Amino acid sequence: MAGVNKVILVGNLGADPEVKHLEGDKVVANLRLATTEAYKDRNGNRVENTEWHDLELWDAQARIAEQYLKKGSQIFVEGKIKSDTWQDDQGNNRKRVKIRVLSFTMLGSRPDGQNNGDTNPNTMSRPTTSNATMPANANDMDDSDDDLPF
Amino acid sequence: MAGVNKVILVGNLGADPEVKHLEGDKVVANLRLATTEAYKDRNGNRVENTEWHDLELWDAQARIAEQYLKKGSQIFVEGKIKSDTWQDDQGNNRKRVKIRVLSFTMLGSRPDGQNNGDTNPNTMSRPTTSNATMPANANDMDDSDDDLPF
Amino acid sequence: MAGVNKVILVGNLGADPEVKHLEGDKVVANLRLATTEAYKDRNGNRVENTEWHDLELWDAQARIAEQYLKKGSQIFVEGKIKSDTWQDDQGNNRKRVKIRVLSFTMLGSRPDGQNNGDTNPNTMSRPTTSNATMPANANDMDDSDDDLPF
Amino acid sequence: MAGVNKVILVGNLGADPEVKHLEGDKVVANLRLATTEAYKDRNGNRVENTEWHDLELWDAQARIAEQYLKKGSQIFVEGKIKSDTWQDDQGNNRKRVKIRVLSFTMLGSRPDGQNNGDTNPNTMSRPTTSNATMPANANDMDDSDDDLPF
DNA sequence: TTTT
DNA sequence: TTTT
Repeated sequence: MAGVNKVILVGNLGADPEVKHLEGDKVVANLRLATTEAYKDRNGNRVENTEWHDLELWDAQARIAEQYLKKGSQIFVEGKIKSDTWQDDQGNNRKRVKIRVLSFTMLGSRPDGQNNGDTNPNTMSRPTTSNATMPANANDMDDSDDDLPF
Repeated sequence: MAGVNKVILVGNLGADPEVKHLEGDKVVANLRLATTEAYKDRNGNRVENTEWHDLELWDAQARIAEQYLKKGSQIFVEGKIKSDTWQDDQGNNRKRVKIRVLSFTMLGSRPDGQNNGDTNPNTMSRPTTSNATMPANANDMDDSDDDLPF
Repeated sequence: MAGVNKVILVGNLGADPEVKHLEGDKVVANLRLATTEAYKDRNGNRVENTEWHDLELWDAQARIAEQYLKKGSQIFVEGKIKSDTWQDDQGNNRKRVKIRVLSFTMLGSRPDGQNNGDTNPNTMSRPTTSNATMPANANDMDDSDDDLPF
Repeated sequence: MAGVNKVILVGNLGADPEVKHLEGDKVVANLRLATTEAYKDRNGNRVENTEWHDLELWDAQARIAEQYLKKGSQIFVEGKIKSDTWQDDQGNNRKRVKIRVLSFTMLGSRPDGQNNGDTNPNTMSRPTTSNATMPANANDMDDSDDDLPF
């Protein structure tokens, strides 16, 4: 019935993606994403608040994540809230919430791209190569009718 | 690159959809949507502000709009900003902005569905019949992997 | 940093709001919201999927919810994901996710359902009485109550 | 009523902000933001599509933009669509759409691009000085300046 | 566990 | 006019 369930996040990965290749060409990637907000408390002191999100990506999205994302990567995410519910050993109802990612975009590429002198593999500073960015936006495939004569 | 261009609207149609059936099974629908916000001005008086949006829908979305929407319908819209630019007769650069709708959802259905005694065809109070709602949400087709064994 | 944590929902309340009036004029309301999506599975059968969300509203928003919302109400919600973490009796880390509502808007249903005596077919005739809608769109001005002892 | 009018953008500035300081401590900044999407056309060729947006920021947001943003800056923007309508010299109705920015966040790019002297391989080496980011996330507290003579 |  |  007329439902909308949409999540929009911008944050950094707390760890490299965890990727599982399943039977039948299925791939699932799990990411930990931190979104941090800063504000002043009532005493005017700056306070930081970090929320950690469990992201789940499937198939094409998972493969792109595996190839291009790593600990520290900054991404824009669009997805939906999705929960698993089950009973634990004591028979208690349990619930776990994750974000099912529908599309994501790598952020933080240097505007000038060229020489950043970065030779260290552990830094996040890689620009999002163009063929990475393209599929990352892959959910807008229906644009082909944009070139109608109107 | 890494671009995001997203518009989310909730409002009411100012007129019935204008639908054109084109060659090659193409269909385009144009809608006028009003979003109204209310706030208090500096004197504490309530002020209403209405913004009118030009929406454009193609193909499947256009057909659903044609079939189920009418003047007054309340909808949730997700889309993107899209502008046309051209030169007018005087050689001035002109620009027109519209919202390319990617998905929409009909609102205002009664949760309990049951008879509301409404027999007037021109009122907006129609519930969104279930087969209308389904295609209106049609952009989430990739959910079929939801039923994996995890 | 540079974080964004945004949730947008449209759904119906599964129960009347639970409201607690606390010391110091603080008010908190908890809502259960269902967002339902429908899609066709691989066999072409229509499947419905309902996700339940725990919403938390404070102060002005909570008061409006208490006054105008009830089981079945359809609302548009904007908020953010917010989790509590703790250790349970067995020393296991536990986490509970809720949606902290920053603003909400009542959608095209009569707040109380009952006959509104509307006999004018052409009116946009809508519900959510005007003084309800106005504060319902008010933005939450501060996050300072985030540090309440809950 | 019950309106929602929300725009979310991620893109790069096409030019430095244009800032005007007005009487009464009012400040307005105008930005040109490009959002680029890439997709494959029906022949499998990669196509890029850039949309240009006119952003308008007031007061606190405008001051932050003036201080920290420049041509090429990548930002996340949340705002609403706002149009001006008028009659031109020929008496034709004209309309111009812009995005009224309610909040923005600087994304992972060095504000000034050039040498940041970062020699530490493990840092995300990033810019957007902390006091810039903080206020940049501040919400615009009032719409009352909407009725300025512009 | 990220980031600034 | 940005970015990749």
